Amino acid sequence: MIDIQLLRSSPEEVIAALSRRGVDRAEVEALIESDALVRALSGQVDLLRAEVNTLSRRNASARRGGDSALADRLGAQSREVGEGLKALERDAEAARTAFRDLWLRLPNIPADGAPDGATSDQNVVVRSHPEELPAYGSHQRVPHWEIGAELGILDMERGAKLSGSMFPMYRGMGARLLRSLGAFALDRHSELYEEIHPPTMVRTETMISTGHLPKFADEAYHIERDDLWAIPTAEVPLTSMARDEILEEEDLPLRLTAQTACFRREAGAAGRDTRGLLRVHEFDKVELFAYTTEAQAAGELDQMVARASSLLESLCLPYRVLDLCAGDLGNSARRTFDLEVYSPGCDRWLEVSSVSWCGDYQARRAGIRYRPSGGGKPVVAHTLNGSALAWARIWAALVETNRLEDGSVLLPECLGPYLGGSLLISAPQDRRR
RNA sequence: GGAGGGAUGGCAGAGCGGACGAAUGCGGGGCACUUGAAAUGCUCUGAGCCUUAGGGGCUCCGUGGGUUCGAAUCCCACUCCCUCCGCCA
Repeated sequence: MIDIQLLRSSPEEVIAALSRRGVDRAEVEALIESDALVRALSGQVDLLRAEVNTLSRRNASARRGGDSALADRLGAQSREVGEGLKALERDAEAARTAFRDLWLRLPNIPADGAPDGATSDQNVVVRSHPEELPAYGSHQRVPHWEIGAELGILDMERGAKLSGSMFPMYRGMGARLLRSLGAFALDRHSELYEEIHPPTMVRTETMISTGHLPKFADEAYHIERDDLWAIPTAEVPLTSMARDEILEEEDLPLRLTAQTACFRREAGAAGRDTRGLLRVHEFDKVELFAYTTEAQAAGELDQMVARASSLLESLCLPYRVLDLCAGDLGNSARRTFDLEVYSPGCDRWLEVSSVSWCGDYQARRAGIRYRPSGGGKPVVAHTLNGSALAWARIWAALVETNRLEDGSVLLPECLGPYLGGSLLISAPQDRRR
């Protein structure tokens, strides 16, 4: 949620800022109007309640003083005022609910630095590594789903049999590669970030905190019987770790990392980039997360991008960094950098990381504040999150990039300690099919 | 799943129909004493909303309902935590 004080004091600025991401002025004006109604009604409620409170206090002292006639009269009077109060309270409550719904749905304000633009075409490439793509041989121009089947390390058919299309199943060295990637990344982060293993099914409240609900309910899996949601990213449980808590400024930035399975319905994505691992319903991802002060946020954002980049460099994958334009930003983000890896087999840039600064938007929803070191009122914290990295697409890019002419795959050295000594995945000889 | 106990400020913990937004302790701030620190003493210290010149009003004692002139306190439902039993990786 955006700061309602800001909306009240500078409505035109908020309207202008949100129009950069395509929010209609009417949507903001509706919120302003709703806010005014809430305040008007709650003012009236306050007055009536004050009257009831006063009458009740006088009633009490009359009773203590033994004047029961006066007490009865005051009681009757108070009851009468109370009737009107009840009706008014219902109106006020309805207004509050309507207001909250509008407020929750209004997206975050883009950062000034975020480039202008309405769609992903206008995202800005800020950096490419290396600057030019290397030359690829024809043996590298084979899509990973073919390589996976050939080497027996990816079994999309079996995955579909168990759970439907877009649920991949990795096998043998394919499964081990996935496990290695997660361990490799967590080991790199754990000197600075506390490693967390959170639950992957969460309450509605938890999904609301990050902004995934109420607006994007169709994107998430929901277990009706227990009213739990399968997390689309570890950002969800990590954000809610400090929900309704007051942190100490000295403890900030508070950095967390977690690898979890991520579940996405990908509603409406049918047929688009859905082959192999390009877009799947379940994938593993290591997430970086931080609670910070406003002043710390920029540095933290840079650091997360640097960390994700550094992993890609260790994995020897060519990548580029995109500065998302205002119109392409996620609902909760003020600024986002996406990292894309080039994958020669399917000849595409694959989004493997998204690093976002959410300002105080999520923390306000979640009630996450910190007490300033110098004392004083608690301040709403800032949250940042970034993937480092999403493994399904990395798996695809690694297998395609590192395919040798004989069809085997030679993995980068950084994974050596995790792969049990062999960087080579060759065609199965005696493996059961 | 069954039985019982509990949920109160940053933390611990009292209160169990009206003088309670809430004792007390810890933690934190300020002041005094001190060369400084410690110890000690004094004092301040929950989160919000509305309104405001000062000030004032209102809400919040797990959540939601109810009873009452009046609810932290009584009733109902739910959630979570603890203990025991059952079941179970």
